[in-house]
Amino acid sequence: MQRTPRVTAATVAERAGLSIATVSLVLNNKTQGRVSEANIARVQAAVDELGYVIDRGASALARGRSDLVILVAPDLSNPFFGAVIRGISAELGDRFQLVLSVTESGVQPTAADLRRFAGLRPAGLLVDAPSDAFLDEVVDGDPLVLLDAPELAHPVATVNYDMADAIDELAAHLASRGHTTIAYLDSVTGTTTFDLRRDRVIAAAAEHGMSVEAPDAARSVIDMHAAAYAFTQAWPALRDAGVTAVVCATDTHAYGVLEAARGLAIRVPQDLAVTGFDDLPYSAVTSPSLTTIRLPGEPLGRAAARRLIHQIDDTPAEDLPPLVATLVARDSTR
Amino acid sequence: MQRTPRVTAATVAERAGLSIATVSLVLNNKTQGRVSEANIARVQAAVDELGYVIDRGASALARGRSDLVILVAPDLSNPFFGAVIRGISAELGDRFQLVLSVTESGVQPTAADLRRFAGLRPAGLLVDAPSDAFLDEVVDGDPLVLLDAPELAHPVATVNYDMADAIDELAAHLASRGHTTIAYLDSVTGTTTFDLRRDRVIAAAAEHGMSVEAPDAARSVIDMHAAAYAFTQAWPALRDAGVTAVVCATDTHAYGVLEAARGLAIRVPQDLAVTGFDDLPYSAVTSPSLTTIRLPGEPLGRAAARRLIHQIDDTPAEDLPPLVATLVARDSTR
DNA sequence: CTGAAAGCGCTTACAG
DNA sequence: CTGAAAGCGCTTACAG
Repeated sequence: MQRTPRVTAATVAERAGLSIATVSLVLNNKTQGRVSEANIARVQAAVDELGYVIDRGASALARGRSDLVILVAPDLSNPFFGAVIRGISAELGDRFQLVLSVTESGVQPTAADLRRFAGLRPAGLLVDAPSDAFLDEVVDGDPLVLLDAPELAHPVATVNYDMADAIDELAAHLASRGHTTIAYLDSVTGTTTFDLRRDRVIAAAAEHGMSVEAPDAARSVIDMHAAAYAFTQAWPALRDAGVTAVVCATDTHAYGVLEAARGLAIRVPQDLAVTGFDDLPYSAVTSPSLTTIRLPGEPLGRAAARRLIHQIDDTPAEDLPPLVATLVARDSTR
Repeated sequence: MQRTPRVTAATVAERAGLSIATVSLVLNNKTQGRVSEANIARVQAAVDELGYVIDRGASALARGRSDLVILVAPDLSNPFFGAVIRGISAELGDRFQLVLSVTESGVQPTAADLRRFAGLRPAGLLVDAPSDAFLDEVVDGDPLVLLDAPELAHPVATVNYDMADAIDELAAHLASRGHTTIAYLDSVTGTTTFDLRRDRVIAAAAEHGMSVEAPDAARSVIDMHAAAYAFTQAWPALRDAGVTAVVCATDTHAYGVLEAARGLAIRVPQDLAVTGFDDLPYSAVTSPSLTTIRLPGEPLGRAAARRLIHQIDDTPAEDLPPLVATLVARDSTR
């Protein structure tokens, strides 16, 4: 399979008539007053001719750190992460390579997974919506930034959404349409972002004179069908309690409610208003289109990556603009 | 940041009172008649006590190959890949680490991207829906499996869907509903899977007595809004040609048509039937729900990963069951 | 069954 | 400005 003997820095050095130390310096842009222009060009030429590529494993070994940035997210199949990943990799650029930790849907990586990552000697870790329990396992001093992890006990750099105003707007929106009793369909992952969403919705509802039903039955993983099932189970009790609107922890949960509502012959929004969080692209074409709180994924990814890079470089963190969630009102609430 | 001196194989060896060669053998399960049971246990214990993790970069360097498997896909934000990735990582298990190549939406990685991957000394490459042009760049002899890349000139191991029957069924389904002129909304990525879908739809339509309009305007990247725009542009001509149904290259394109149809006051399915390919989870809750050809992502990912592992191990490829696409008829065509 | 040693391909003081 | 050499942490013949 290996067609030609591997091209190494030694091959390049020989071709250029220089030492491998010089080749290394040039390839790492550390020529500042250490390599002459002529030799830089010579190395460059040899690299191009030979199609040389640095062996990143060897480089990592020599440096003690790889250029791998690991993204740990509980549910990469959630399209929300498409945007987040785009933002992250845009900021990481050429310098780092993004590695995705893929676990089962909604499941936090285990200590064993973390061990494997440690073996990669990562340049840094990005962890989306972790639980406090998970962070207990991340003992390490590796550069680490959390995404969407509000109010965590752990003192870790975190990039969060500012959701307070949008949630207040949502409550006002529902109250203005005459709702007095609403339900909350929660996510079961037990991460703080969902705790915060729920608590804020309950608080905002109260301020606008609405009460909130949030029974244990009304929870599911982030999966449309699981949410549909949970809602179907919870509905009789919710209906008896006088619920006329359901606020869901994610758009995916809300899609499940839309699906379940069809099965139960509940008209949305006439019988039941439905809302989500995320504003996935599909929310504009669901039936009916979904009122939701938009959480812009790409800026979140970008902000997290920037902070991580500052940690890696030991540069002071920038002041980044807040990531503001916004209410997008559509047909499912009017 | 580095709290304690790093635990290496040497640390473990010392603790166990053995050589690092023995430690390596045990950690790689190569003890077969080479290490005594007692010493295996001794190493095991030392590893546990010290929380030792193999340095994968160093290991890769010594072996000449890393345990990284790179997935190259033109558009990871497409939720279709969530399922594919799940399948892949399920098969890769603990032995390999999945690395995602993230490029801009719909763009094939460049030669420069490939160079970077080469520097990772990957154990193997998985490439989704590549173009022939892209494959020209993949000079290498690295283990390589293609996903969803039918009828490629390059002689490379490939895992494809069997779509012929489903497409024929789709054509029959549309013909039976009285359609005589249909349109095809293509993807612009220029990969063979989309060429095949289009060609087969045209052929199957002809067999069922329908003609197909596929103007250049009716193409877009895999993005809902881009598809909506393309369809809106193409619609006047399509309408004048008598088109009453549009078959889209992906569900995402179809969502765009649904969106555009609202803007144009076209009723679906009364004025226009709409279909897609993929059967994303959202297709059940769009308005109306979407008729589509289901392409099961997880089995595709699993099959590709299995074939790749056989290549890596130089084991004869298994006979895998065919990956059959199926028609899912919903409200958008009735 | 066990270990000393070479070697994988880099980076980085260090000496010149 | 340049290069010889040590060292990063493994794996793998090889000798015993």
